Amino acid sequence: MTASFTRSSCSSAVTSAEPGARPCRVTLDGADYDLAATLNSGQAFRWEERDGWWEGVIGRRWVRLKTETHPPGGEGTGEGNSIRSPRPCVLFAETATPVSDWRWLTGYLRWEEDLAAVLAGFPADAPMCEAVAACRGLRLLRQEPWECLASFILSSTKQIRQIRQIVARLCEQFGEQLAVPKGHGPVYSFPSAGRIAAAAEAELRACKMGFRAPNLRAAAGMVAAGAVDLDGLSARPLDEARAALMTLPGVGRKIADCVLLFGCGFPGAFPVDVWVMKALRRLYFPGRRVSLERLRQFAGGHFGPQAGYAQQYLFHYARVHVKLKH
DNA sequence: TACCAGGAGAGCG
DNA sequence: CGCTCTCATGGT
Repeated sequence: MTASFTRSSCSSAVTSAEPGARPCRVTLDGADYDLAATLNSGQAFRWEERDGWWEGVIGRRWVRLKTETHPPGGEGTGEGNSIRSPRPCVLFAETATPVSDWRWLTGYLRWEEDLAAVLAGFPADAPMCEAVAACRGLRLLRQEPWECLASFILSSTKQIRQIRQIVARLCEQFGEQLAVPKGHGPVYSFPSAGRIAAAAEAELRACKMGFRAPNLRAAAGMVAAGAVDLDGLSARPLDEARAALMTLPGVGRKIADCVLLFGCGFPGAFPVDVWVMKALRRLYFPGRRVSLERLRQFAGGHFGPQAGYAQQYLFHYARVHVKLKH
C-alpha cells in the first residue's frame, strides 16, 4: 500500500512582489504514521507542536504537518490493536510558498515506506513485541546528512530538550531567514557547513554548546573542504562510510551510526546510546555484566537487516516508559 | 546538592 | 584491551 492519492492546492500567482506569504496545502494518504512519536523521538530537533500542528523546517522550507488516523473496520471494532491490520492515515501539510512537487516532504517523512514490511523483519521476541505494540506508527526519518551530523555532534551528554535549544540558537544565529505565513514568528534554515566553519569558536559557544564548539567548527571545516563527502556516503559500504565519519572530530561510533541511520539511509546502523544500552541489558541480559562492544555485536546479529529501525523502537519505548513513572 | 543527559577522546595500567 | 577523567551547561 502506497500513498499514491494526492490532492493539492496552491495559489498560481507567480508574479507576486511579496516573497512567500502564499500558503500551499496538500493532502496525502498513507497508513500507520505517528507524527508525534516520529518527530519527537530524538532523531530530529527542530519540530514544535503548536495548535495541533507540527511546525518545522525541511531544507529551506517552513512547513507544518498534521495527521488523522481512521480505524480500519469503521465503528464498533473497539480498541483491537491488531498489528496485521494497517490503519489508514491522512497527512495534511502546509507550506509558506508554492509547491508543485512534494517529494522533498514524502522523502523526509518516508511517508510511502511500508511499515508492516519493516516490522515483519524484526525478531519476534517478547521485548520487541512490547516495543512495537507500545510505539505503533513510529517511523525513521530521512534527514539531510549535514544537519543530522551537526545536530548529533551537539548531542553528546545533552538531554534532547537541550539539544533542541542549542540547535535553535545555532539556526537563529547563523541560518538564513525563511518565508513563513502571516502571523508566524521568524524561522531560519540550518546553517551550512561553510557558514559554521567561518564562525569564531566564541560565537559558537554563545549558542551554549560548550566543549562541543571546537568539534563542530572543525568538522564543519572538513565537510566544507570536501575532506568527507557526506552525500557520497550512502553509496559506500557501511563500514567504510562509518570510518569516514569517524575521522571527524567529535564523531565516535555512536554519533556516526546516528548519521548513517537517520541521514544516510543505512538500515543496519545501530546506534547504542545510554538508553538503548540500558534497554538491551535489562531486556536481553538481566543480571549480567555485558560490555558495550558485546552489546553492539549482539545487536548486529540479533535484530536483522532492519536493526536500525528496531533500535528506534527500543529507544522510544524505553524513554516513554520512564516518563510514565513520573 | 548531587546527579544525569541519544559521547568522545586522552591517559593509564 | 578496559577503565577513568574531563569537557560545558541546564534540568531534575
